[in-house]
Amino acid sequence: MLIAAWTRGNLLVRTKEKNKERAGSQTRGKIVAAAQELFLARGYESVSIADILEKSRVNSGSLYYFFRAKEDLLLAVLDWYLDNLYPQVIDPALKTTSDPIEQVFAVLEGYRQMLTITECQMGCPIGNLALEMSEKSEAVRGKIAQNFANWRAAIRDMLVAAGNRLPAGTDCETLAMFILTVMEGGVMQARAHRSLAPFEQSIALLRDYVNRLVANPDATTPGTPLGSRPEGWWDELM
Amino acid sequence: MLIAAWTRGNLLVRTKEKNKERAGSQTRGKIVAAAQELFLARGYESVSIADILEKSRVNSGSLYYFFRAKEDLLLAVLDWYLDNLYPQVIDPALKTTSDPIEQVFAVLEGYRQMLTITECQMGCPIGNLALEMSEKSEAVRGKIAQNFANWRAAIRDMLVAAGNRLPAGTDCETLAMFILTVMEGGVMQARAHRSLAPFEQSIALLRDYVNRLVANPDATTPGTPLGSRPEGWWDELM
DNA sequence: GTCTATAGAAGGATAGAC
DNA sequence: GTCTATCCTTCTATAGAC
Repeated sequence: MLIAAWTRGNLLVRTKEKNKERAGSQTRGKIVAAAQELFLARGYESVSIADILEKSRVNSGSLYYFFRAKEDLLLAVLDWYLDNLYPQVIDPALKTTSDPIEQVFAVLEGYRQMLTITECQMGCPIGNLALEMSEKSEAVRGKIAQNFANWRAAIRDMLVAAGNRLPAGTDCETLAMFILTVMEGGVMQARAHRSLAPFEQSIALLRDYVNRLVANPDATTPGTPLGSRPEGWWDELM
Repeated sequence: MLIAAWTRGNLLVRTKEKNKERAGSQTRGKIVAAAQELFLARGYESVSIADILEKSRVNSGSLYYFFRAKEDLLLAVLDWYLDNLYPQVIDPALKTTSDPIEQVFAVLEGYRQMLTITECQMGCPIGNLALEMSEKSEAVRGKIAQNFANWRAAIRDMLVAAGNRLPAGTDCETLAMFILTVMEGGVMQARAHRSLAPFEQSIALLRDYVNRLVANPDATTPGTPLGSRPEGWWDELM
């Protein structure tokens, strides 16, 4: 469902567009949709403007009417992901179960399906761009960080809802960040090995960890500041 | 130390070169060294042949004498990483302590230093290329998988050495894969946020997990096949 | 807002002398 | 093995008519 919506288009965002263009014009949306699919499949640098024009069936002049440069188009795609996190990733997971911990794993299950459907060729579109683009543009890096921050916040809310089952003093934001870590690292290895196994095993061990937290809420282990967090690094969210 | 050696050059590999070129020629090595540094800093697509020629102070003709195409040069860089995993990443960690579990964390500490020195602009050179290149070339993807497999095997050996402290039946290869997952996911977020915190916290929670495994070696948690693993996906190594 | 045509730079790769 | 010169393609972006 995740993937289907991601690759099918951008119906949702079109109705939300804040621009002053007349509502009837679908050109901008078609361009963003094409760029989003191509960047997801092949990254940023190896997708050319010509590729985007061909896929969206739009002419060069129109593209540069809406976007000053290729990078602005990428920013628009990242905004699209920002707008679609809840409708396409979080809300479907919330609906599968009322157990907040199971909701977290339902989100991860969505990524597993994405890997399955694409035969491990597409994983997380943001993680993709994070490594390719972080050094090249501050604006892009900022929007990627914001995407991560929103994802983390959504997972954090689920963990907070499960808070009484976790060890007292657990920092849910940090644990959410760790879950994103495992998801991204698992996707990376799944793609490199063209196998679901690294992803599935990573999630299995993550679940073992969560199970151990729930089973032993009073245990503390030496030198592990589960409840502490250096302030300030996730400022992009606020 | 990790980083210093990575960015300084490739003294080691030059002496190992299997090619038939006369030993005195440093040209091939200079090209690989330049390419390795540039790919690490900026990825593959956004580094041009001209960039590599300028940095290595070599002429176009020489580069194409040694490498048929840009992709062959990338394969040579990936071979360089394969050759340098132990001398530059594993051996230094083995020397820091005799406790195998601490050796694992010493490896991760090396990556933390890399992030520190580069102000979170460079992380794992392989993870970098894994997401950018997995879909573009089977040859490249295979060598990236091999790099992951060797890293995993080295960590697995440490875990095997600590085996009696881990839950009976723990699959050390899977746990090693999970450690790579956490490392890569942590590096990704550190770069996206330009902050060490996501990496450090990811490692802190990983340590909490390992501590819980060691503290509760008899506990099993439902539905988590810590000791099982689908066979076959890491075949690249064998 | 959309179209065609094209500028102008940068890209990977090759030729052929030495 | 190394050099210079350059081919040809592809790329991002713009011009200007409609």
